[in-house]
Amino acid sequence: MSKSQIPRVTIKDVALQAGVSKTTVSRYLAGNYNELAPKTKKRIEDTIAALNYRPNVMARGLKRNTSHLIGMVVADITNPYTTAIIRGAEDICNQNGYNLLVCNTDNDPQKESDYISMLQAHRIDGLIINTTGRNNEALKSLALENIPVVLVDRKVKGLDFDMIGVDNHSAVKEAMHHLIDQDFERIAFFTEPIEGVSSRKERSAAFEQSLRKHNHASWEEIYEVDLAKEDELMTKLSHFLESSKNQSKAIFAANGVVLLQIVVAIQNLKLSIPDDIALLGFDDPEWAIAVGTGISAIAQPTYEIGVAAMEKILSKVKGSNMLPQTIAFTAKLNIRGSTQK
Amino acid sequence: MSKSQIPRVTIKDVALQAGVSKTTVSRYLAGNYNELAPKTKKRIEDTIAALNYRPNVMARGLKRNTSHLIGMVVADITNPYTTAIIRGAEDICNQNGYNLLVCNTDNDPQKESDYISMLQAHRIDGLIINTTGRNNEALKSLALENIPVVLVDRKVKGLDFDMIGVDNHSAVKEAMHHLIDQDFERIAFFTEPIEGVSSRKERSAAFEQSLRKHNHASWEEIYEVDLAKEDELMTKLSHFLESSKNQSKAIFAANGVVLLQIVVAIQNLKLSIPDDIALLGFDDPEWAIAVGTGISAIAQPTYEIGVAAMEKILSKVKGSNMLPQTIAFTAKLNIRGSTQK
DNA sequence: TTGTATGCGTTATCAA
DNA sequence: TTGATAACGCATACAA
Repeated sequence: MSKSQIPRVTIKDVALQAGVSKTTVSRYLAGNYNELAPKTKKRIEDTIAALNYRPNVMARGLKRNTSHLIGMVVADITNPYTTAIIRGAEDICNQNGYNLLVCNTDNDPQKESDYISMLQAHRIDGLIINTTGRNNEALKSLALENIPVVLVDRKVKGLDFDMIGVDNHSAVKEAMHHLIDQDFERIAFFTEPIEGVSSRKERSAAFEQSLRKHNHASWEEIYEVDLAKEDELMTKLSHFLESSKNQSKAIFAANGVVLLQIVVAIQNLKLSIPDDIALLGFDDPEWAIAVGTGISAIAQPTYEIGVAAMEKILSKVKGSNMLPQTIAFTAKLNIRGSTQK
Repeated sequence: MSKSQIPRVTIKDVALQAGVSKTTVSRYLAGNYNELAPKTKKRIEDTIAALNYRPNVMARGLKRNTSHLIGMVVADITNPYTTAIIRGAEDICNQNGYNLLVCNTDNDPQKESDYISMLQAHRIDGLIINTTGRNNEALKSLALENIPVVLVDRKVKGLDFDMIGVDNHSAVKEAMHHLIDQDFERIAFFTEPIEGVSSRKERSAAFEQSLRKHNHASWEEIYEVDLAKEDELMTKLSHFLESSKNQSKAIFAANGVVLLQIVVAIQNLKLSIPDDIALLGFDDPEWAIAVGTGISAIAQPTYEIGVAAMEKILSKVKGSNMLPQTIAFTAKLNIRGSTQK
């Protein structure tokens, strides 16, 4: 069970083999070619190739006080919204020679807290986080250590960080306008628990506001569902259906995960979309187009959100001291069969 | 634009504050409490808490020659198959105090090669890879440096690494048995390009074999589709439909990504599942249950695959020298409406 | 039970 | 244009 340690090739080996000092090799690595005799440069170049040498990022980081690691803490890695953002963030990260440390909290504040600690131990240069909203102190401690933090999708009261997301208010308003145009007699809003998650709060608030504006305040039916609890969604869905018998009705799902669960539940109840019930989702997962005659949905520019978050982090890492800003992208409403009578 | 460097608290600060030497603090960190006076231990404990000290993983890694980083290179992070595996791998990783460096290659061998280099520079302790199959030399160089490698889903000829996947042969055979039982007159197999990807090869081979065994060898219709090319899927799908007019027919999609594209294409052609065409998929994405009367699909135990891959890596990191093995999980066929006449 | 000294692989300062 | 040396934060051999 013992593991033989293979010694990796170091700058010392390169120096020795090339017949120069470590300092000279280091100069080559830093790209200071103007301080090198062309002949020396060539010799180092060849030696590095011959030995297949790669600088040790840990040693370099220790000296330079930078890890070239960016932390990314996400609430749910199985959510397509999340992976699209990771993909965008990672592309930019990679292009700049950084690596991404991805941590999945499953929306568990304890896990989130542990991960933030681990990332701190790795001396990450920056953090992109889709937070549970329950670790503000930990996040503040990062800020105190001068590690830039960018929030994605969810902002946190009392934390003055950069924030990248979408304009939830306008998106919901536009979608509600469409639904109200269709003259549904009832519209319900299904969301995961709102407490602590700003995007959910914004979306539900915009929902209420739209109804009030159109004098439908009596419909303010917001169902908060904890998807971890087996039957909760079905119970609340049934409640809505019972209470709206013989009325034309629509459901607004507050994100892609809820949307999927509702589609499945409607399927199980043998109901038809949109004849029995219309449906519209925030988030436009790829499969939305394939269910029935298509599910109407609000598409976020997820890849671009990831790109923007990483660009913001890297600019801070590289020394920008711009004041924190909130960047809201515009979402796009795709109307499909699920909301057309 | 200049960034003031906040000095992080180090072991030296703790030692000073606690009135002991760095060595003593180090002993505390290593958990060698039996070498410490209870009083000293307490004092160090308190100081660490007071200063909010966290050991620098880079410095520790430099000394101990271990980064506590595991690399994970995946071909497509937006594929639910991939994220489920990441989730499993990450859970185990985290439980063991390691962190996961996730890299998404988008199936691009060049990107893959670059990522392997970067991971090497970070001195990862192990690598889990869902490889494009075109960077065997780079993978071998990892092995030479004694960095354990575990392949997921795709094995590579000439590389004697551990491999975690599913029993493709049995899974396809069972699914084909079901399809043949339904007496379709034609069955076509749609897959992404097979070359270099072992799982695709195994699945298509099992498809052919099943047909031959049932004396349907004449049907050996395997369509390879490069999804990056806009119209390729639709062209090949049309070809199959043209050639099978007035025959009852089914399509076997070789993975979840292809399955989704086919569902969308069928939708665009205004065809009905299963009346016009039956459909069965390898991979059982969450939405499969929600399309039409449900899409029949082969479910892989993806989370468990991720868990197994990480457990294998960590056991090697910790010194196991077991010979490389291939672990094949059993997939499960879920029959739904899409293949029932 | 505790401390001193050295080195991990790299960069930075200074001198030549 | 090049090199010797110290230092980054930590762990460890050895000494006390």
